[in-house]
Amino acid sequence: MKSEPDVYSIEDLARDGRGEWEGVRNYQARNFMRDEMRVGDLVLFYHSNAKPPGLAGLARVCREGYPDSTQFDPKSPYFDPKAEPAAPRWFRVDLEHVETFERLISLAELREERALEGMRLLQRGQRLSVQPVQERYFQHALQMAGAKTRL
DNA sequence: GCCAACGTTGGC
DNA sequence: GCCAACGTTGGC
Repeated sequence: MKSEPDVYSIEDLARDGRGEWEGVRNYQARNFMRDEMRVGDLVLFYHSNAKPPGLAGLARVCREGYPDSTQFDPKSPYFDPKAEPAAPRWFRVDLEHVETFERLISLAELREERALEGMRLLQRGQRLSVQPVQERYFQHALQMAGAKTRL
């Protein structure tokens, strides 16, 4: 999952312990949160629009997809006037902090890694903020980060 | 700030 | 349903 650290960083998640992944307004990303993600799933936390961008840490799904209340809040930047409470359009999951990597694994470094060839995150024009990671790529990323957590 | 690569909107 | 115009993402 991608987040701009100026908006919400891995350090913010570490401080909060857990957080609501609100504000996703892309249907494909929504579908992953609503239909695919399960409690206990590990999540690579990616800092986008950062200097440098890259993998910052690990989180875990602690609540499965449910309606994102910000879509109904006119004061929220994520307000969607077309969303109906009876048929919510946007969903979020809750995440809990697992670990912050000792160093950020930059996008440039990920791109240099032969073992990550084919990883969706690295594909051209790829900009989904929520996307699945194949197990072998996930394992390799954990290894690069010297993560304490194992899959 | 630039711009490629999408995704969405809305006229027809 | 098509597609041009517009908006967004996000690396560089």
